[in-house]
Amino acid sequence: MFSIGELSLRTGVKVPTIRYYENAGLLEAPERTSGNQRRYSRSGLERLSFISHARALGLSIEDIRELVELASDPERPCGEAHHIASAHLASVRARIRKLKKLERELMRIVKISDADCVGECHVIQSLADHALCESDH
Amino acid sequence: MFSIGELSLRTGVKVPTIRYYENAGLLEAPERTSGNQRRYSRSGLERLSFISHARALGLSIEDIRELVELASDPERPCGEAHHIASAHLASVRARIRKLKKLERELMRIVKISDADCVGECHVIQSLADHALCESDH
DNA sequence: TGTACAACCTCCAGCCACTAGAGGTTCAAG
DNA sequence: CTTGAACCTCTAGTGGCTGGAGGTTGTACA
Repeated sequence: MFSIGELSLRTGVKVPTIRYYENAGLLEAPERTSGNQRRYSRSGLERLSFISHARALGLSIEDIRELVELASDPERPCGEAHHIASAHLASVRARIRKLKKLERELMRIVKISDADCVGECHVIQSLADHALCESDH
Repeated sequence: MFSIGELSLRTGVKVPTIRYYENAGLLEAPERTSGNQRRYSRSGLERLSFISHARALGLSIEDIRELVELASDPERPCGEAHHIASAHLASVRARIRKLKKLERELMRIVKISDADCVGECHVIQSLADHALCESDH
C-alpha cells in the first residue's frame, strides 16, 4: 500500500497531477484510510505508469481514457488500440514536418541577420514580410 | 480604413483573435468610428501580418510583444531580435528531436501490434511497460 | 427616409493539462 | 503526546485563443 507521495516518487508523476488524473477519470479512485488519505495498491501503481508513459508519448487525456477502457475490456482491445496508436503516430509525423518547415524558415531569418546586422533589422523585416517566406504556413 | 472584419479577411486572423491581440498589448488600439467600431489603417494591417506570421513560426505572445517593442525602437533592435529568433530556433530543434524519439517509439509499438494481433494487446502492453522502451522520456 | 440585417461592440466562460496556493486535517516518528 | 511533514479539498491561474449572450451600429436597398 502506497501513499500518494510514495506513488509520486515511484512514478515521477507529481502529487497534484495524480489527483488530477483521478478526477479526470483515468485513474481509479483508490481506497482511503480512516482519515481519508489515499492508499494505492500495486495495480494503481501500474495503471499510473501506463498513463504517465502514454502521456510521455504525447497521447491526449482523451486518448488515454479510451485506452484505459479498452485495457479493462479484453474482448475488444487490439484493433481500436492499434488505431489510436497509429493515428497518433501520424499526427506526430505531421508535427515533425511542420516543425522542419519552421526550422528552415528560422534558419534563413537568423542567417540573414547574422550576415548583415547593420541598419534595418532583418529579423523583424523577415517576420513582417510573409512574401519573403519560402514555404507556406 | 478597414473594419475589423476586413482586416480579418485580409490577414486570415479571426475577429476575436484580433481583439485578443489588442487586449494583450500586441496590436495598437485603432481609431474608432463615432459608433465605437474599430477602423484600421494600413499600418495596423502590417502590424497584424507581422504578429500572425510570427505566431505561425511558433513564437510566443511574450516573444512577439518584445519584438514589437524592439521594432518600434530603432535604437536597439537587431541584437535582441536576433537573440529571440535564434533561441526560438533552438527550441524548435529540441522539439523536433523529441518528436523523432516519439516517432521511433510509436513505430515500434504499432509494428509489434501489426505483426502479432492475437490474444493480449501489444499496444497496451507496450504502453504499460516503460522498460520496453528503447529511449528515455 | 425608413428598415432590415449583417457586422460590430463588451464581457464572460470554456478549452487542455496541469500547477500553485489557501486553509485545514492526519499520520508517524521520537 | 507533541511535532511537523504530508495529506485533504477547493479555487484560481497558466497560454492562446474561441464561442456565446445580449445589445448597438453601419450600410444597402425600397
